[in-house]
Amino acid sequence: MNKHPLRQQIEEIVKLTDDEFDFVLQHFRKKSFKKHQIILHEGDYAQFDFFVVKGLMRVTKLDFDGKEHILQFGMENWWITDAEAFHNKTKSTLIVDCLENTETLSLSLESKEKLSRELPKMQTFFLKKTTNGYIALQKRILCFLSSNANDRYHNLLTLYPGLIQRVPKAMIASYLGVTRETLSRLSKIKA
Amino acid sequence: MNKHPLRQQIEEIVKLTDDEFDFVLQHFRKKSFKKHQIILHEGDYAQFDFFVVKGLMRVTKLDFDGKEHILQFGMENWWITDAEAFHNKTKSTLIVDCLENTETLSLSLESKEKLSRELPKMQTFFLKKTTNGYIALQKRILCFLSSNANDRYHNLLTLYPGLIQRVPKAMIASYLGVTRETLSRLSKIKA
DNA sequence: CCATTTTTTTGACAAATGTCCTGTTCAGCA
DNA sequence: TGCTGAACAGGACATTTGTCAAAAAAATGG
Repeated sequence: MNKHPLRQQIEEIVKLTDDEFDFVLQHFRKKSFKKHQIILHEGDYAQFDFFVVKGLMRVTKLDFDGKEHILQFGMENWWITDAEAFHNKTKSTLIVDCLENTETLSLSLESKEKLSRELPKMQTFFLKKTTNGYIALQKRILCFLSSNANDRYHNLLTLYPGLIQRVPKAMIASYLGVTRETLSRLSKIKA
Repeated sequence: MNKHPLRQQIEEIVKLTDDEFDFVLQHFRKKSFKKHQIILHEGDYAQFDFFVVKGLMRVTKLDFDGKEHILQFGMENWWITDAEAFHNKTKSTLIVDCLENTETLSLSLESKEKLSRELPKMQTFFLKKTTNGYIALQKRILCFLSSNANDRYHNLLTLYPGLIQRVPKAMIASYLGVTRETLSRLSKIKA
């Protein structure tokens, strides 16, 4: 009997009874999307934080020049949204779309706050997840500070070995902050 | 009658009674450090998260080549520590030291968790602060993805206008991920 | 105030990366 | 089946940034 992936993630941090998890799950709504579908447009309000059950999404920033920069991928068990727009109820400056058909559980800010209030364990969970996310971003920044494109690429390979098979290299390049031409050259030059 | 800077920061997010703030403050310990003093060495456990009352600290990563990369500055009202080592009780991979004589309020992980448990408002505060920190790091990453050294520099100037007066430019360069020579050349080439 | 150290700037050159372009392969689709 | 566009590799050259060396400027300590 397999536990729900969301429950599994929560219980890595706080334990829940069956009733408690039912209560938690009531605050989510299932949403499915198709490949290429845009979930959040620039300028829209970010109504939901998405827990990815199956599939692959990404968060993109559109440049002044129209270039797109990938801030984040979201595979299974990742949370994905425009964090600033979602938490501050402001219009999104980012775009969220699907690279594959994707099933999610969506959580509104109101539901998140209600959950945090009525089941304090869940606030503990959100705090721990956010802290871990903060630490992960610090590491990514450190990577920008201390590594060249080649090292950043190989760091990414070991960090998310599954990603490269599911995502075009041009997007990997975008996530790494280099052009696809540069990434293409790295692949062969050096292991 | 001026409020305590820590209270002021907390009350931007959750309101506290005088008694509650007294209770909060009991969990902190005043610690003062001198310029150049190292607060957290690589390999040490990060016992505390520091709220900077007065002064200036920084968090540094030491390279394999011995080069240092500045991950974060911490001025007045900032929180500073090795987040990963602090929250996971692991040995620090970063160094925290003082660029000026600095007064802090230190909070241990045990105190932070006790406070979160006994005064849920404080957990709400910590969650909001961490979320804001996460958003700030996302923006810094976006800056690395989409901007060259010159734009990153001017972005930093507008973001923390006070910083440049208090910190040698070589350290600003380190924070931006460029050499001091490159930064020096930018300053004049372009506004 | 001077002496010393730290910080900043500058130049010449090397290395990394970006830009523009072409050609090839391959998957998806009419 | 053949067409089309996406993905990828590669060349030629421009631009940005790094490296090393040295001088100039500013800060610090006695």
